[in-house]
Amino acid sequence: MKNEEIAARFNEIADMLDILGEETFRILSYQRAARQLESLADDVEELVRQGRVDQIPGIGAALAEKIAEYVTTGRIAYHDELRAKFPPGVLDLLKVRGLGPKKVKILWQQLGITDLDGLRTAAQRHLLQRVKGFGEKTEENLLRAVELAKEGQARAFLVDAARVVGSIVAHMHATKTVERIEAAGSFRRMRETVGDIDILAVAKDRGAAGAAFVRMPGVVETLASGETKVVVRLAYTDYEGSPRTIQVDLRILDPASWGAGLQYFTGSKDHNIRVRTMAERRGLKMNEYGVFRDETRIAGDTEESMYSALDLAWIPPEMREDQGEVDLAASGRLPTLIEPTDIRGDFHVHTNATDGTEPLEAMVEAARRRGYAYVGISDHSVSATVARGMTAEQALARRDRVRSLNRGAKGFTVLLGTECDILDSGEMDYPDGVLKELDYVIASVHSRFTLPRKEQTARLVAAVQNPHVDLLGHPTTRQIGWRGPIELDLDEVYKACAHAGTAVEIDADPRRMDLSATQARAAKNSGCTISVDTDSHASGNLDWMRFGVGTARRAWLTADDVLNAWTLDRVRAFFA
DNA sequence: GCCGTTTTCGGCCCGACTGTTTTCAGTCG
Repeated sequence: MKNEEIAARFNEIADMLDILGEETFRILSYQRAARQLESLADDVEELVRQGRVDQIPGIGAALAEKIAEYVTTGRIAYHDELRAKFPPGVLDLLKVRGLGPKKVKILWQQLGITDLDGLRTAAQRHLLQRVKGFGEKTEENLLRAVELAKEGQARAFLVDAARVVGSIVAHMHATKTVERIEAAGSFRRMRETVGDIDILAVAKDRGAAGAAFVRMPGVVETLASGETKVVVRLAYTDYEGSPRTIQVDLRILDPASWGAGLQYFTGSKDHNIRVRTMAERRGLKMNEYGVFRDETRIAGDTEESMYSALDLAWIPPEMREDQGEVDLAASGRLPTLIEPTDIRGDFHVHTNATDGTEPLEAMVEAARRRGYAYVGISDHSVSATVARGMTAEQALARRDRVRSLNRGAKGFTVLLGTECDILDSGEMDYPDGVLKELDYVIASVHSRFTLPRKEQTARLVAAVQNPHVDLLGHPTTRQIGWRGPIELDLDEVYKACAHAGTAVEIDADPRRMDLSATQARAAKNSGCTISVDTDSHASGNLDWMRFGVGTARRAWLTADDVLNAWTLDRVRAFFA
């Protein structure tokens, strides 16, 4: 899909126009269009073919034309034109905290600074202070910020953000400085990665709460500290053990504005614009303090009151992306999203027979303790050599072990499956005679990631059409921050899956989250059943289910759309 | 740039905070 490529170009155009001092609203239009493209479930190329690009909210004639231009020629002339005016590296300066378009323009045109290294050198030599608007403090701050920008400011995995949020909430409660505290922002919307963490709190003594916040263990820098807003950078260790930092904003609210603040700071930006526009049409004013008719606050203490003041049903945070959810809320047609408690099992679980760390019995017991009705064991097949894949004989030899586990257990069932490699041309790594002896089969790509789009698509379509294959594992194989998705016509794959009765997976491994929410929504729209699995390699990984369900909710899935929310009988019928 | 059941022109969100000012611009979200 070219959606993201075009979005990246629109964002770059916006940055360049910003530095050139163009009109703000024109810049905002490019940024809004970019966000729309990023969260669009449809393939923009397809929309161009159908002549429907300008139906995307925020995209009018001019941007539609640029999108069509990119789809047909692979370039946007306007983008090239602007690029020619900028030395490479200038746009990187915008990524430095504290530098916006105005200051970047000054640095570039008055001091000839065109990249991060140049900025660092100039700051070290105290050249910046010679320019109006730059002082000693700014120079110091920029020196620190430039290092962060060079590191590339990776977004946090959702699972790590959850742990950080947990520790902040616990710390603030322990200091007894807050009466109420909750995380908002993209974390609450369950985005797969989180850029910063927004914490909202109610406190009688705001100063005390702010002081407790900046004294939190792990705070490496205080970026702002005011009456209602305190910002810090916090060190943490990610789930793979690497040290990282993340910005955390604390906002202190009045109880009367709690719901308004929660609504406002949960976002998304485009969702809020949509809702606020509705309010304006009704002669109401909506902001982070409430909904107001003239000077009178008519809503604000709860989020429900904010939506209901506009005759809207409360919208789950995961849906707030301006993808049509406001219209559904207005007409009372919001879907009943799947809940974590709807999940009855997990089909993607590894053991120490291949690359997991714990024996089959331990993984089964961990799943049972979670209250599941069933668990599927899916170790690697023989060709997955790095994962110490099992031979067909080894895979089948475990049937007795599983039978004896099932004999003793009431109300809990172990299914014996496989995560079977998809070989070069779409054939499976085990012979059909072996696959049919197993309860179910996940087909996954673990090799030949660089095949051309056409061949890769044909390979996956062939695999999902195999009558023994029940589930397509981590369909795009992307790993966030490491490896992009394979080249693939996903729509073709969804169609094949829907037709063959093969489910597609949301793999909740924090690095994978594959399918993504937008992809899973497209898969559902193509008629696919979705399975939300953890790809666990240790019993603790089973906790990732919560985040897979978050992505499923962002994809607007209901319990009926999700294979592992079904009863065992219905699952068995699907696998049969 | 986009958008329209008050408008095809004239709107489009704005408050908090910092740093450098000498009354406020720039950045951020």
